[in-house]
Amino acid sequence: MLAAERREYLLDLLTRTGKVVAKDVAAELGISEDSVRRDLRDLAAEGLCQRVYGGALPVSPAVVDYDARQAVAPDGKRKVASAAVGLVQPGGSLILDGGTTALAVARALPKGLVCTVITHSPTIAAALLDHPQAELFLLGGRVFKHSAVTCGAAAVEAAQNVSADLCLLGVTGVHPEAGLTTGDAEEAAMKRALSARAADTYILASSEKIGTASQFRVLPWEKVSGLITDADPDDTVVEELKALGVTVVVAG
Amino acid sequence: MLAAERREYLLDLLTRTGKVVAKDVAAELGISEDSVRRDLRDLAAEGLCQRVYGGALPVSPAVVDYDARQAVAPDGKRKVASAAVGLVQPGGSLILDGGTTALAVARALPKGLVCTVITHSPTIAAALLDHPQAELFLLGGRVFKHSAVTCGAAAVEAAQNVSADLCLLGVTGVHPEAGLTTGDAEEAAMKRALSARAADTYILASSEKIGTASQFRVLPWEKVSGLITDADPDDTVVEELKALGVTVVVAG
DNA sequence: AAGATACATGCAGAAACGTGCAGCACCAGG
DNA sequence: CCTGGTGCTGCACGTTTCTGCATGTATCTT
Repeated sequence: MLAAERREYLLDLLTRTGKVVAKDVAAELGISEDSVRRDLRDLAAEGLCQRVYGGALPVSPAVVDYDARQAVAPDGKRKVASAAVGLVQPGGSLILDGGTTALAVARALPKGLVCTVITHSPTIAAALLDHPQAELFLLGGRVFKHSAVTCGAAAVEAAQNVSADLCLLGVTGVHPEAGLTTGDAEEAAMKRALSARAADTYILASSEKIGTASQFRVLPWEKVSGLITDADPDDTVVEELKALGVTVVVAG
Repeated sequence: MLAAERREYLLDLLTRTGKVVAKDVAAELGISEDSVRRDLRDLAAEGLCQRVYGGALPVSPAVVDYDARQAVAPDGKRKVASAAVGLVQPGGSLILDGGTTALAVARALPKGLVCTVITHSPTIAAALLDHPQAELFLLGGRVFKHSAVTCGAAAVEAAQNVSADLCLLGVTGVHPEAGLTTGDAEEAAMKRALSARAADTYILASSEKIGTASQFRVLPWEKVSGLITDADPDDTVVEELKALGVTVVVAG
């Protein structure tokens, strides 16, 4: 690995996860902590990061340019997103839903990760254009503007021709009894179609979704492999879900 | 191996893998590291790569393609775009190509215009999300990152299921003899497929494209209804085109 | 307050670098 | 056919840069 490449990696990690821990990076890249510290020191000297004890943080959010700020997802979604990214295997394939949480996942996906991403969201596709290693497949169909995804017969049909290891779905409601729900019937059907094409389906749900329900059922709990959330693991509703046998991936 | 050939190889490696390690390339090609370093130094001097200790990296990590072109000749493209919008009938249907000129068309489309837009570009689709009156249909397929559109068998097949009154195509070269050309064979095929599904096909070509030719032919002049350009109507090349019977729509 | 952890600094070996030089192929003109 | 010029390549040399380790210091945690 080139020195300059390493610095790129650090900056990327910084924007994706919001922090860098020197020790972890050293272990991950198989280099000494001294090198990581030296890099961080240099980056800090150029004003590209803020050095702190144990690693580094992004320069204060007020300094980054407008577009970048536009892009920062709420903290909860970012946590969920980075936990979700951990489920993606190098070389694997991923069906990625639309919506803001899924968009956070797309942004959190390491640029160097070799994988195939299948999506029905033009927004997600646009966000992944600068991921050179990600093969990208777009499911066509009538665009449902409210949530910026393709829906309807053509989209469902297109979905029948793909399959993947993993499907990450966003929903608007996560409830022990009502199951996983969303606000539109077409959208719910599309999510079901996507889920059916993957070996495993995980639900992306930032904490504010937990315990709420919307009008249309997407999937019953039996059909999902797990729930990824930043909610407190000791939360009453989360405990209920666990009691139902739902695998809960805690995003911290 | 020729020197120029070697440089091609380096640039290719750079876009494919995102980096070049001098030592590795030297070993792989059986030449000295000095030669590799010399090549990299030259390429860096031309702004084609960024020299770093141990090898080289792309100028600005992989994003150069689309974003950079975004800024080229915005004025000409805007003129072409607004002339193109004039061809769209209320209640009509439009097949819109990808690329920056087409993006300008999408942006220039009146928000209140009732119409159906069919596109194979996630970027265009994203830009039209805030047009409440525009019905939007996205053609799915493998996403070709360089130009941010879907291409290949699936995309062509999807195109077979739609039809429209008008097709607006962007190209990279407009030449009296070479015809309409673009830099990628897949893309050219996709453009042909789109054009075949519309009653009329117009070409979007800002002035800097006029008189140039790229590697792959999209369409011969007989298949297009007209050319929309901001180039001077008295320009030699434009006169030649008119002499060939091409309808030229002057934007400006 | 004490142990653990992270840090800066100096140092030495390794790797990469630039430069000058010589060998070689190729070409043009005599 | 020869000769001088030109451009590319690999090698040798001295220099610069990087990296990991050791040391002593600063900072955090309990």
